[in-house]
Amino acid sequence: MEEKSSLKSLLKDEERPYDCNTTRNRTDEPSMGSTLLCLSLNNSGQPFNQMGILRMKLEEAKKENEILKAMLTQVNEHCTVLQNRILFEMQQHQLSSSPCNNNNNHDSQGEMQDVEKPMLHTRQFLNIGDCSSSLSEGYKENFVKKMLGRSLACEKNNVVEGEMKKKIALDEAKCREDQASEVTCRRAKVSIRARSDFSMMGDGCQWRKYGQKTAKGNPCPRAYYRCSMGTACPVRKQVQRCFKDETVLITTYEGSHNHPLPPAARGLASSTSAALNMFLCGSISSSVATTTPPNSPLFSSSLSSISPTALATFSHNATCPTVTLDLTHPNSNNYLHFQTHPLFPLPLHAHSPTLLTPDKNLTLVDVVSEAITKDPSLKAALFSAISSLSKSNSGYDPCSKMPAIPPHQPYTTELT
DNA sequence: CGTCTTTGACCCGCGC
DNA sequence: GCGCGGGTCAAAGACG
Repeated sequence: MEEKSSLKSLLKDEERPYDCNTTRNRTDEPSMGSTLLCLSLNNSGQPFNQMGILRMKLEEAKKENEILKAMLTQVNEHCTVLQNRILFEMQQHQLSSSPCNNNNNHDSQGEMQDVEKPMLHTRQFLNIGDCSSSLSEGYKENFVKKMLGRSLACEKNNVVEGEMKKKIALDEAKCREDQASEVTCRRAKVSIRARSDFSMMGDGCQWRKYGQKTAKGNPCPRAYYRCSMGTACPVRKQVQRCFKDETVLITTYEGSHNHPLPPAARGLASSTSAALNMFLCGSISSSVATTTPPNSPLFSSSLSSISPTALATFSHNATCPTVTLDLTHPNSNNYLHFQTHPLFPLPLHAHSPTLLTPDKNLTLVDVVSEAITKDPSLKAALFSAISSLSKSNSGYDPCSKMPAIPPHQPYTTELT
């Protein structure tokens, strides 16, 4: 009897917060566990046992876990957005002090203010960039405006991200469909040259090798990797040693991740995408691109005049625009050598290289991020290169024409 | 047994 | 149309 009464009192306490109806009201979407619980309550008419309580607690814990996950995601997004906001402001500051800052700039800046805060995924921009190089100016502007508007609306109405992505995907599909008659969409690439004794650099992502080929003119085989972090992630990378200097490892990234990246990969992704965005903003709508002979760089800028150590090359051939970041030049900041370091195990591989600078141990992610976002000479060089590119492109001025797109880099960080 | 790498075959775009 | 070269596929083997 005593046992029964104590159990009853226990259930009395437990019953209230975990009442079947309450649970249903809370979630609007009863889980399997709560459904089972309801059945056991209703059918037997008996107070549920401790198993039921535990089940409910488990359900609650799951829900709480989901909420926490969502919160973490949101915090990550905001953090990245803020980082990119800073980067964008710095870029704006440089633009305002550059010669290309003219009256036309007002339009884009005004437009920017209108759409100031929307969280636009870089992938969207990259995808815009991917196809926009072959799209008509009017359509691109409409598309970008539409995207910005939708982002804003989504934020205001708290529309779920999935829905947003669906709409974007539809728009992108339409974009491609409408322009299919013009030219095929190009895919932008980011190529990184760095010294390494190892066959692959640790960049925070997980890669699956799917092919290897010996390219003509280079006895060193080129390895093809596919991102294996997300299901059907379209990102690919090619890894090849430089023929002229076998200590130099050339890693080329292509495509956009369709999944969240680990923190270790975000820095690099953010930096490379920022560089590429800058490039695409300058090369977008370039009519020269389609007339440029393949493999002949439309633009190649040695930045050594600005900084003897930083080198960024922009090429825009018939197949795809490519940004090459050369980190092989001897310099206290940019000269890199790899070394296995047991204290810095990278997620990619047990023997993934760690970049060592004189001062501290850094991953490639850190170094590239620093190289682009923190090294003023490199950043200035990038802008100088873009300005030159834009000027050489039929007088196209990225400062005036391109809708000021902040290099927002939220959750779906991209490599290219 | 599942995952990853290797490697030859195949596909496709491009130049001639 | 043909050949070449780059990129991808997929079967087989290796590995933990």
